[in-house]
Amino acid sequence: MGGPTIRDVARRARVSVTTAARALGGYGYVSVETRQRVREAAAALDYHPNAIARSMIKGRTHTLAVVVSDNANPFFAAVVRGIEDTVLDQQYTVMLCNADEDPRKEAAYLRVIREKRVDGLILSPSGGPLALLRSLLAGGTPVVLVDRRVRGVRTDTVLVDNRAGARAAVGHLLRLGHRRIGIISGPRQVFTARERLAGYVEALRNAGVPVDRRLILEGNFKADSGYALAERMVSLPHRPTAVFTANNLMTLGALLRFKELGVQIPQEMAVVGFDDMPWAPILTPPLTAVAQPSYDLGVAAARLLLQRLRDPRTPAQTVVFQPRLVVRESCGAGRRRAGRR
Amino acid sequence: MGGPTIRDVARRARVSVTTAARALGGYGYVSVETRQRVREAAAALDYHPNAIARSMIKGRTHTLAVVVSDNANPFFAAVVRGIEDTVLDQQYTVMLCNADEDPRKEAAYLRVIREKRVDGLILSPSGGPLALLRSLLAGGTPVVLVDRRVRGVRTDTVLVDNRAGARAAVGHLLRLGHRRIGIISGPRQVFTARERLAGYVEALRNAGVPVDRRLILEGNFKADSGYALAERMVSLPHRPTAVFTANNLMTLGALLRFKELGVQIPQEMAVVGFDDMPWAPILTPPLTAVAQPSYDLGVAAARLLLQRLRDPRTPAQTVVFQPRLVVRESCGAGRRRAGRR
DNA sequence: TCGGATTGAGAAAACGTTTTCAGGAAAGTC
DNA sequence: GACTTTCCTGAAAACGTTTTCTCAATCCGA
Repeated sequence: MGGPTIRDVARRARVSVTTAARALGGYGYVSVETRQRVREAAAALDYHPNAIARSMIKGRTHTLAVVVSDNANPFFAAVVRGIEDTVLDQQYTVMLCNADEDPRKEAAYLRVIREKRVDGLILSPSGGPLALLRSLLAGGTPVVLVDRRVRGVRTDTVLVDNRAGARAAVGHLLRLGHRRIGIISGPRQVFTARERLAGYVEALRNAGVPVDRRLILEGNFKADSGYALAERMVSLPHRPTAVFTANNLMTLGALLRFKELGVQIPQEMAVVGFDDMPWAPILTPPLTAVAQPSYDLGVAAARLLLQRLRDPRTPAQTVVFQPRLVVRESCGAGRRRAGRR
Repeated sequence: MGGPTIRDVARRARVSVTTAARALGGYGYVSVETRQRVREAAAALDYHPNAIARSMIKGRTHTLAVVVSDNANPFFAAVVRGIEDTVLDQQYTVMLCNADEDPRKEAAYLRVIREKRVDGLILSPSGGPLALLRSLLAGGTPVVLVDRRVRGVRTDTVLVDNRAGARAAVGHLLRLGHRRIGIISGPRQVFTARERLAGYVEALRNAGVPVDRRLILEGNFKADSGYALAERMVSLPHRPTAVFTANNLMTLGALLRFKELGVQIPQEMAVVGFDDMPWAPILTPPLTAVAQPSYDLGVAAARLLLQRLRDPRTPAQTVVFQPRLVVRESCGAGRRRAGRR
């Protein structure tokens, strides 16, 4: 079982374990010939140091945990990718956890994250109880929140200005003359869903348009609910002329249902989505959407974490990215160039 | 620093470390009151066992590594998700590695995977040198290959029948009467790219259509090359009437460029892509594509790995999934229902 | 009452590193 | 030539668990 240990290497090089460790670790004094001999022994045995044992004594695992709701959602996939890329330079490894917006799953993950003595955590919180998160922080594990905020815990946080994004989207519809504007919103317990809904309401209020609660449909941030609610939206008694879909997957579902039902976009229904996607420009008509810098969110979160790992006493920071409305033609706006890509 | 250890718990419960370990671990004989006392002490101290130390003596880390080229590619995102879901039941945790088709990056990852004494590995090999992979296997680490095969190593492997998929795609075009069919192919060193190209060639040969090398354009499996090569394709002296794009991202790029150039699909150019995507049915016209069971690939790979972890002597298996051609309208085939979803 | 299970608990070893302590040899300084 | 510094090496402790090994007390049947 278990490959060669440094003891085997030492024996083969006719040297003490200490010396072997020094030769391979490249610290302390070791004569040139000894180092050479040890290296050869290690190579001959195909020796690879045991990082577990090293972690044991060093107290660091060089592992970071990333907890998101679903890495198959392109948004989080990009965030994760940004984190991984950034963290790789510093030789950290990423443990990926999908919590599926389920507080129990999240809690289970936080527990093993703590037990495995991960060096740091990047978390997109589901909105469940905070006891474990607090305990983790109290235990000294650095935590960075990404995409979602949590009240009452002091941590680095990286956000997108979801309200501003939603305001821009709905404002765009208002400027084009729409007055009955529906929203396919996300689940109430999710921070970004609440914020986007708030932005939607703000935009209407600012324009003096009354908010009609019947036009607010709550989905689950997945394609199936976008699909179902799109149908609900068009079969409403006093059907809206425009809809704001609050995340990428629900936009997808809604567009599919609209197409199946033969709803003309933008003539019968204008559509603006939150989160721009690579396929948005190839639709007919091309989709107007709020673009978020998802990859950069990950990069920023990773940077904050790395900084805190270097110096644990840096005060908590919050970084807010501004989203950008990418106007295409799905709301009836005049034709434009496809925009930079 | 470092939270409470089992020694602290033992002290507080006025009991030996051994007994504390037994009480918390739930093995051996411990009286009911003692167990109770130890549990209370652990709770009071917010004690969480150190998995590193446990790994040290048990020789298992309960961590699996997943190496793919890019988890931001929806295909791999789904594979990874399938793996994670499957493996979670057995309390395994996933270490995610993006190798970017770069053998050096892959090698670096394999090294730390070995040093961290990961219990098993699911790898989508980049096609680089195999020394490290062999060494890992020789060291007793179970490995499952996913999506891509490697010659000369005995491992469990989970594949899609890429040739059959490509033959189906190109066969479809041929049946519709196309004779000049181009391919935007993937990088030669990648297994799936070679297989899909082979399937393309086979389909043409089977139909007695000569293979014109000028219609074979090699991309990099990313959107930018699809974009660039789409333009090359339409500006060819004797322009093809149809194109087979060999992966999801290149399809995306190509479709964008075709749209910008005003190339009518399918009238001026029929398009069939490899890898069906959720946005395929909402395009105009809806995209015909070869669907791969990406999530199930991950599930199957994870199952094979778990099985081997349970019993290391099970003979190596290869699981091959059949892809499925989803006919929509981008090749000019008659209109159909949007298909089940 | 004796002897073997059964139950409960602790001391010490083990896992594979790194770090601390310590000591000897060579080289430089006064 | 005595003393310090520099260079090289090794023994042992430490990290926090789990796993033997022991040992004592209680229980049970003969």
